[in-house]
Amino acid sequence: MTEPPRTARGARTRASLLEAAEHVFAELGYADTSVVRITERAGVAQGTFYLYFDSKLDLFDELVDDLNRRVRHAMSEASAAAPDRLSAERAGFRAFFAFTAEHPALYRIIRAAEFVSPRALHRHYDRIVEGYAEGLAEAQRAGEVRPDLDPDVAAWALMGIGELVGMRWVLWERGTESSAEGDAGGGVPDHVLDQVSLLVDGAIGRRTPSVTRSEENGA
Amino acid sequence: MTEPPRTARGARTRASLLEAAEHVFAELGYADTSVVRITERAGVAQGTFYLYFDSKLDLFDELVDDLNRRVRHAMSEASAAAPDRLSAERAGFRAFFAFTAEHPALYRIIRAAEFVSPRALHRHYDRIVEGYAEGLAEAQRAGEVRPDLDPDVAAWALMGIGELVGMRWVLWERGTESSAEGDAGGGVPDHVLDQVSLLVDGAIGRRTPSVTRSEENGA
Amino acid sequence: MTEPPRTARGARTRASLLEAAEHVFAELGYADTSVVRITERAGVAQGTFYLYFDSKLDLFDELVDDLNRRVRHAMSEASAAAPDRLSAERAGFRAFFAFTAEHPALYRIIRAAEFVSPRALHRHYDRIVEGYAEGLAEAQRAGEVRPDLDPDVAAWALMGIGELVGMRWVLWERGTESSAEGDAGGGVPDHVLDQVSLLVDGAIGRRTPSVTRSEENGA
Amino acid sequence: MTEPPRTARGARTRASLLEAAEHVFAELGYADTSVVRITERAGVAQGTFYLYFDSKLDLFDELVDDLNRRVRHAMSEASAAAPDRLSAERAGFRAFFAFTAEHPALYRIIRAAEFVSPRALHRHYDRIVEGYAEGLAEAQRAGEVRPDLDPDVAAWALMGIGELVGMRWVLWERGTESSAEGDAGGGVPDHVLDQVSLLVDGAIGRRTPSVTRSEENGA
DNA sequence: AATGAATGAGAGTTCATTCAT
DNA sequence: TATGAATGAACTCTCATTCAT
Repeated sequence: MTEPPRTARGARTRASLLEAAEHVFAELGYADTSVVRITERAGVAQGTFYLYFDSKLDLFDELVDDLNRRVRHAMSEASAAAPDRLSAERAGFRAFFAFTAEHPALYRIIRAAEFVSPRALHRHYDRIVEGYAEGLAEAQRAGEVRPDLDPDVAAWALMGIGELVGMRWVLWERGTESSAEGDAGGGVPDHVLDQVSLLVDGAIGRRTPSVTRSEENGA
Repeated sequence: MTEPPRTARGARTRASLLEAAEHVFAELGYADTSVVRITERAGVAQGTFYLYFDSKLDLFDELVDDLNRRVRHAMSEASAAAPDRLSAERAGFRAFFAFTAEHPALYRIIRAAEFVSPRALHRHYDRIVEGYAEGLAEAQRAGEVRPDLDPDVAAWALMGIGELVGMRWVLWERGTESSAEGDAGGGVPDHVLDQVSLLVDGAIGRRTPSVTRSEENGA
Repeated sequence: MTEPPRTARGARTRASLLEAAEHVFAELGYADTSVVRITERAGVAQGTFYLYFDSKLDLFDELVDDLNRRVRHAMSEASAAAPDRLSAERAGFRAFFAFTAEHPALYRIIRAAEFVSPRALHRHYDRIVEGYAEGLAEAQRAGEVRPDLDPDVAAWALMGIGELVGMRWVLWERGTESSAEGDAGGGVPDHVLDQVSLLVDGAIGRRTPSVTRSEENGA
Repeated sequence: MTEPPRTARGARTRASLLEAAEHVFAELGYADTSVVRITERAGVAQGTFYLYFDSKLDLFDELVDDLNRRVRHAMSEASAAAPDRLSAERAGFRAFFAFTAEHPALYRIIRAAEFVSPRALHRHYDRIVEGYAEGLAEAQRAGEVRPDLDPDVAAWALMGIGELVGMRWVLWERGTESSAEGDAGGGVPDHVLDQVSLLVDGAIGRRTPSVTRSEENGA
C-alpha cells in the first residue's frame, strides 16, 4: 500500500516517525501509544503518518524487525571476537544487556507484542534462536559444548535467562540502586554477569556432569 | 472501595466474573478485553461488573494475584515430593509447564502486564523468585547445589528458562503439532523436559572440581 | 405512590433520609448527588430509599418545600416582633441571612433547582413573595411605606437584594475572612446589614424622594 | 490543551459548537445537556467537539465568560448615553432585561453554575460588580449618589434586584402572558421597569436630609 | 420494613483513520 | 509532501431504579 518515500525529505520524515515511535512505544506500550503522540513527537501532522505507514500496527511490526536486526547485530559482533565458546557466551550476554540498557524499547515492545502482533513476536524470537542454535551446534561439533544438548532447546532456555535477568537487573534497576557497584558498561552489575556466566557455563559446558546426590553421599 | 459480596448469590456472580475474565484476558490480552466482553461471557449486565470490581485494572490485578498463588502452589506441591534437589527441579518445571498448558491465561496475562500494572507484574515475579531462591539456598546448605551460586540470580535465570521454553513449547505449540510425540501430561514434550533438566542440572549442580574459565583456557 | 410510614421506625428512617439529603444536595448539587450517597449517609440500604420516596426528584421537591417553610417561619417570626416596618425589614433580612448561614442547603438547592424542578422553584419564590408583598401592602396602608410602590415588584426586588447579598457575604465568605469584624449572629457583617437597611429604607421608605439632578443643580 | 482553529473552516465549526451549546445549555441546563446534543445541533460528529474544547465544562466556562462580556457591554453602552446617574441606572436595568430576554441562556446558565463551575460563577458576578461599584463611587463623588453608601454592597444589592425581577418578569413570563401590555423593547413591562427605577432611585439617590432610623423612631 | 444484588441506558471521552485542501 | 479538520465506533464507568429475599 504505502510506497517508500520518493524524496530525501520524505525519507527524513519517515525516519523521524520511526524514531519517535520507538520512544513512545517504549514509554507507554502499544495500546496506550496513540498515533497523535507519535506524530506530535515527530513534529508532523497526523495525516502525514499514513503517508508512510498503513497503520499503527504496520509501524509496530517494522519497529520490531528493526530492533531485532540491531540486537542480533550487537550480539553477534560481540561474540565473534571471543576466543572460545564460553567467553563468546559471556560477551553475547553482556552485549545483550548493554543493548537492553540502551534500548529499553526493544524489551518493552517485545513483551507487549504478544497480542498485538504475534507474527512479529514469533519472527523476533525465531530469528534470534536460529542464529543462537546454529552457533551452539557449531560449538558442539568443535567439542566446546556438551554433545548431548539439543541446540534448539538450549537456545530458547538461554534466551530465557537473558530475558529475565535483563528484565530484573537492567530494566527494573533503572532508578533504583543506580549501579553503585561495578557495572563495567555492561548494563548489569558485574556480579550478575559473573553469575550468569557461571550458570551458562555449567549448563552447556562440556565437563564432568554434576554429581548426583547418591554419589556425593557415597564419597 | 468495592465491598465483598454479602450473599451467596453475590459471591457466585463475582466468581463467574473472575472466571470469565480469565478466559477473555487470555484470549484477547488486557487492552482488547472490554468490560462488555467479560460481562457478556459471565452472563451479567455491564453495571454488575462494578459491584465487585473498581475497574478493569482492579480485576486484572486480582486475577494476577490469584493465578500467581495457584502456580506457586502447583510448583511447590510438585517439588515437595521429590527426593533430591535435581528431581525437585524437574518436577517443578514439569508442574509449571503443565500449569501453563492448563492456564495459558497466566502466561498471556503476565506478559501483557508490563504496562498495564507494573506493580502486579513485579509482585508476581518477586513472589515466585522469593520461594525459588530460598529453596536454592537451602539446597546449597545441604550441599546439593554448587556453593558459589547466588541463589537470587539463579532463581531469576531459571525462571527465565521456564518462561521461554514454556512459551515456545506450551503456548506456541497449541494447535500446531498437537503434541504428536510423548507428552506425559507435562504440557511439554518429554524430550524438551529432559533437555531442560539437563541444562538446569548443569547450571546449578555441584561438580568436582568446579573448573573456572581461566583454568580451562589455560589447559 | 409511596405511602407514609406506618411505624415509628419507618418515620425515623424517612427522617434520616431527608436529613442526609439536605446535606448531600447542599454539598454536591442535585445532579451530582446520587441516591447511593444519600442512603449511605442515612445508613440505610439503597432499596430503602424507594420505600419512602418515588424518586430522587420527589425527595428534592419535598426538601425544597420543607426548607421554604422554615425560612418563612424564621423571617416572619423575626419581623413580627419589630415595632415598625423598617426595623421589621432589618430584622427580616437579618433572620434570612442567619438562616442562610445555618442552612446553606436552601440556598444552594434553590439555585440548582432551575432545571431540576421548575415547579418547586416557582412555588418557593411565590410563597415568599406572597407573604412579603402582603406585609408591604399592609405597611403601605399604615403609611409606613411609600404609597406609589407596587408591593409585588418591590417584594421581588427586595428578595433579590437578600439573595445576592446573602450569596456574597454569607455563602462565599465562609472560610474567607471568617468574620473578623462584628457579625452579631446575623450571618453577615454588621456593616453589610447596615448598608442593606440603608438601601431598603431608601427604596421603600416614605420620605422626600431623592432629588433629581436638575433640582439639585438648581438649589 | 486544545489549540485554536488554524483554518477558517475550523473557526466556523468552533463557532457553531458554541452557538449550539448556548441554546442547549439554556434549554436543558448543564447537567442534562449532553455533548451529543450539542454536536447534533451543531451538525458535527461527536469527536469534533474535542477538537475545540477540552471538555463539556471547558465549553461551559467559555460560554459564561462570553456571555458575561456581552451583558456588560450591553449595559455599559446603554448607561453611557444617559445624562445623569438615575437615568443611567434605568437604562442599565433596561438593557439588562432586554439582554436577558434575548439571551435567556446567560441567566439559566449562570444559575446552574453554582455547582458546575464556581470559579466561572464568581468571575461572572465579580466582573459585573466591579464595574458597577466603580460607577456608583464615581457618581458619589459627583454628588449624585448618597455619600453614606458602600458602593460594593450597593452594587451587589442592585444586581440582586435585576436578577430576581429579571427572573420573574423576563424568564417566567415567556410563554405566559406574552407581554400583552406595554413592553417597549425592554424585555420587561414598562410598569415593572418604572417600579424598579423608583426603588433604585430611592435606594441610592441623595435625599435632604438623610433621615436615620433612630431619628425617625424618635420622631 | 429492609436489604443488597442486578439492571441497562446513557454519559463523557479517546483515537485510528480518512479526506479535502 | 504535508496538513489539520472531521469522523464515528468503541470504550470505561455511573446511576436511578427494580426486584427477589
